[in-house]
Amino acid sequence: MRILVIEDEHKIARALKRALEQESYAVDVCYDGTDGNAMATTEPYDLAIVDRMLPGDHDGLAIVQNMRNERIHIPVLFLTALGRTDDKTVGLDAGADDYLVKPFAIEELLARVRALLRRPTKQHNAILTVDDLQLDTVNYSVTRAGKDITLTQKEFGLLEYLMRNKNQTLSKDSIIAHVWDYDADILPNTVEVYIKYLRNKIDIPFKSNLIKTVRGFGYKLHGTS
Amino acid sequence: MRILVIEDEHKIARALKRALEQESYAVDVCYDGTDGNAMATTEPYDLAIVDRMLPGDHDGLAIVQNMRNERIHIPVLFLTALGRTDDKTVGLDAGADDYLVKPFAIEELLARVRALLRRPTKQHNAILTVDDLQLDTVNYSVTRAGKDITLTQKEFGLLEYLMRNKNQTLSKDSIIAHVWDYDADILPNTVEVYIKYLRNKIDIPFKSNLIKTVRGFGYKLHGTS
DNA sequence: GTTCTTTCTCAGGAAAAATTCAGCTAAAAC
DNA sequence: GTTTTAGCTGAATTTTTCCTGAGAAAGAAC
Repeated sequence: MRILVIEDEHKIARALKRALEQESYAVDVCYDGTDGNAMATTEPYDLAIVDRMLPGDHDGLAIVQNMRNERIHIPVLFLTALGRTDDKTVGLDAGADDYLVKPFAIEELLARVRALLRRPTKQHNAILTVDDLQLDTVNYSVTRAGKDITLTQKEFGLLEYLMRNKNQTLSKDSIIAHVWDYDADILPNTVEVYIKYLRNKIDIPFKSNLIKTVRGFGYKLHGTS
Repeated sequence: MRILVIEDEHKIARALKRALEQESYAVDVCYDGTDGNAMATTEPYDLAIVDRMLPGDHDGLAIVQNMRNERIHIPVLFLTALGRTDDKTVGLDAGADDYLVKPFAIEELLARVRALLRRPTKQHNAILTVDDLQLDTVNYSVTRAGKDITLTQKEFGLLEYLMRNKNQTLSKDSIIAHVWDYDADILPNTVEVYIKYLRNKIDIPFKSNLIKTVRGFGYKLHGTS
């Protein structure tokens, strides 16, 4: 899958590229609207992630309109700075397929990208499973041993990240980078606290610990299969 | 791969140059912002390591901003003295790709450099192997003869350094320089103690010694292949 | 407006890791 | 064979990491 990222904030662009490549997409990045417009209309991409506000003579809206005029109907995900709500309808009317407000968590963007790419092709697995623990990324529901578990948004995001990387030790830094907004200034201790919350809900009532502490390195969700 | 180092502390600059060259990068060093700015914007580098605070009329931030203005999009790694946390976001917002707080261990810097350079090219080996001993630098896990071994952070760092330089005799001084922070004030005896810890975990249970003492010179991890 | 929930920080303590110390062992030098 | 010196090791000390209860801040629900 080839993805085009048009984003003038280099830091975000780079973070997106890294995250998407880790999910084994092929990613091209460009930093202004003119280049972006050229690439979007000449190269065969499967999806585009486009900043709404761009320097140069083509802003995000114009790029999407151009693409649609050229009969390029790949999914487009708009990024936009926090702000006016009517932006959203304008963007979607112009032909974008989804909309994400900065700042956002990388995991949420990845989820939306998967959702957009899922449509014509086979269902990307929406349900994550580790032992008797299940997490449904579409319904946002979690069960263990058949019992429903209610999580808050952050707890859910953290668990999703752990489950997508089961049996891997994840440092607090990488947890922060994936679960929180890209510009959040979060203390490592906050991760510890959320791990505790998760343990209270998914481990302690079931008297078996999936979440392991790897002292000095981070945490690991350990499944036995 | 060509790397530019802009750092006014000569001691650090020299240590970086030596370490990077040992990893077979081509390294240029300059010691102030004005030179640095000129070199960064005229010579074709693959990566820049830039001190945040520099004498002269260009500090680290200004250099990165200049580079981005000139459409030079190579990865930039910022170095900064321990201090204000909001420095981090400022630096990253300015266009830096990574951030390292002094003092740091050379090995950590090398790891981050590899990560930054990994993006378009081949994946740098994530798993190091010496005989039946394996170390996974992504998962932070170690096994010997298929058995899991739990190491502390320092033990892990030491073993990684030994494995990256297998069959080479490494002096205690160079071990200290690579595994500890560059200005750490560590006794040679501390290295001896950690070698003992490692031996207790990776040699003694397996009744075969990979770690050899080279009396008068240092230690060597000896693999038979 | 009040209450409840969620997010995040803080401070204290327990446990583990990092480092040093001092006595010991064994190889090398004389 | 003795002396010297580098390296080994058990234990003490210092530092760091992690866990936890409590609570502030902000927002959603009533």
